[in-house]
Amino acid sequence: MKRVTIYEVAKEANVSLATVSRVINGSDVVKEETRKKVEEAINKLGYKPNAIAQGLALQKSTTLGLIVPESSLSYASQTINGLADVAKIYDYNIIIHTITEGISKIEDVVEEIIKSRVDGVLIYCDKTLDESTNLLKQYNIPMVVIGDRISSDNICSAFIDYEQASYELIASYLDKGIDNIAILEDRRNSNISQELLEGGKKAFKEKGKEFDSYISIPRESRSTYKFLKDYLKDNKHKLLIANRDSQAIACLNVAAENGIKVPDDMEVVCMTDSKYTSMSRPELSSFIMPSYDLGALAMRLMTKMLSGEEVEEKEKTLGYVYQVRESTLN
Amino acid sequence: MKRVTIYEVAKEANVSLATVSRVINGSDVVKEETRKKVEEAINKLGYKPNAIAQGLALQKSTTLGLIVPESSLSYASQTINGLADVAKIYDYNIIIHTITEGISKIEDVVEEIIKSRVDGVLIYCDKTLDESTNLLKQYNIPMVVIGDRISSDNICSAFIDYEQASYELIASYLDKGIDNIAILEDRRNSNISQELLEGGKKAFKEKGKEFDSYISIPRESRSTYKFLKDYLKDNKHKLLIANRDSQAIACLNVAAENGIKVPDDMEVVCMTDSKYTSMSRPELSSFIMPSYDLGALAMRLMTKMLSGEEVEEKEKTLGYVYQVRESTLN
DNA sequence: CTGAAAGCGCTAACAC
DNA sequence: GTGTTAGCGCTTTCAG
Repeated sequence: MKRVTIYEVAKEANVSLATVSRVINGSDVVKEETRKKVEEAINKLGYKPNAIAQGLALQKSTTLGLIVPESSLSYASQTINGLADVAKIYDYNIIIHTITEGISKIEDVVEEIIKSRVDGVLIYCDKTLDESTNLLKQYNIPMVVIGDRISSDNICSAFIDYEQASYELIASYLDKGIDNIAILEDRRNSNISQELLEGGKKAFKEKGKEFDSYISIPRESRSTYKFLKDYLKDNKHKLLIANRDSQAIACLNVAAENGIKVPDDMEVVCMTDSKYTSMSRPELSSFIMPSYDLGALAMRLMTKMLSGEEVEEKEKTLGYVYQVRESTLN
Repeated sequence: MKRVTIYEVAKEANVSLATVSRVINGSDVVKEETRKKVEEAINKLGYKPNAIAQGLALQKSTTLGLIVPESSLSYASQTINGLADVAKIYDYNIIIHTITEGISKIEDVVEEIIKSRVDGVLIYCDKTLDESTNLLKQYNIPMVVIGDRISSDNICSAFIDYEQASYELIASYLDKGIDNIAILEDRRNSNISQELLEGGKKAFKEKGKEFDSYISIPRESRSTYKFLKDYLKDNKHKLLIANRDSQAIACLNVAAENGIKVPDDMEVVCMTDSKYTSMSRPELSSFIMPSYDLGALAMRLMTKMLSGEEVEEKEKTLGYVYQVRESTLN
């Protein structure tokens, strides 16, 4: 179907296209009467402005790019919801680019992003973060990084303070005299793993101790479950900290199979809550992370950058809530 | 940073912009020597064609709209990965529109879609499907519906045959003489629920029986778990079929708490496999559904429609694999 | 094989 | 207040 253009509206309303443009864009210099006429024409013809043409004329697309590593997409869904809802409020569209090992290289994605002339880029953090920001930097395009603490000239970031969560959790156990604490690596979220480790180190250091129980999962290991099955035979911990729900559940399963009682013999904490953490038995104590808010905040940062507002705080931290359930003692 | 335009490339290469355009678009009429010159200029200046301007000139955006109900986003992640990977191959961008109750109405989303002049729309099916397709229909824009069996002039669809899966499963139990079978409603995926029901009805009918154990979860019920906690006190089934992993896990949990042995007293099947189904204890027998392929197929259908290829089969069905685990008998 | 020029639909000075 | 006009960056006839 031939889409109707601003010319046809102008003709229908018997005005110039400039006037139609004015009413579309809510310019207040238009006489009320004229505005009415134009609006009627718009409705009658079902005219919808062509965003592409607007984009060309205005040199901006009101479109944002979003880069998400394919493997993170399922974890990111709440965050994307937050992004999308806020984007809608500010009338931005989101072009989603997944980056898949073997299929879509980061260079190609950046190339597409540049071609599409998006006004800004949101990057869901993962190990390719540095590469994306470096490639994008040369184009001087506003960026918001989600999930890592980073900022520069036109880069802001929004993230959840996993390090602090880890620190608080571990410090509280050290206070109780428990120091046989281990953190399980999450290969899928290496930056979060790193933060957890830092938090642990800090807590131990404050007690004059050194943290040395970061459990690296070997590359060849097929799953956390399989790895733990061996690991927990030879290694005992009073508290085991996992990032993802599935890893925490694996801990529970292996414990049950090895006759390790949770929480009596070993406590388990999941750092990133999900609906599954309260469906396990025992239910997993976990940190409720504000994923939706993370997205909303990130998008808000972006709209601020784009509107030229001064962003006072370029690295925004979000808090969390620790939810005690059954996998920990008292 | 001022982006470089085709003019600058033309000047640099000492040719007209028409020639530059030709080499960008791989026209084969350009002399090899000229092409070289232009390509050098392109590289030297770091020129990237402006997709917006191209869109205007060509009257197509090489961009597709994707509508996903916010609540489905997490289930849809694999499917979106499939969509995205194939889209990348065919050089299409995807603008994602979530539709959130209370925030983004379907009318507004459709309005945005029209304004953005996407070349086609993919719709992840849910209860708002009819509304979206009806609104979109008047613009004569190619659509692909994901997750429902539907087609018309410029609508194709790709879906997984849940009805058949349900039918086969239930028929096999009836063959074994087990007919105390119930299907648990999934309010989040009402169309799938409906298909499961149809499959059940069909299987029963073939045995001259009538299926009457569709468990509707009352609107006021906060969670499947809470609902089942009461329900399973008064109702016994030999086979309980749930769609989502979380519902199936809820069945397992309630059963354990009520002293119902799974699979001996009651078998449980999860229709949509996920990584969590094999993490439950007992592990859940479930149908492995090709979510990624669903997305890939849907996108392939879209590219076919857009390239004007004749789409012989407008409603594409995908198969599944039944994975027996511990929650069912032999 | 290449260049000139019109046009895609809209915005934004600049006139009137 | 409203109209005229020159772009925005690119593609595509149509000449040559």
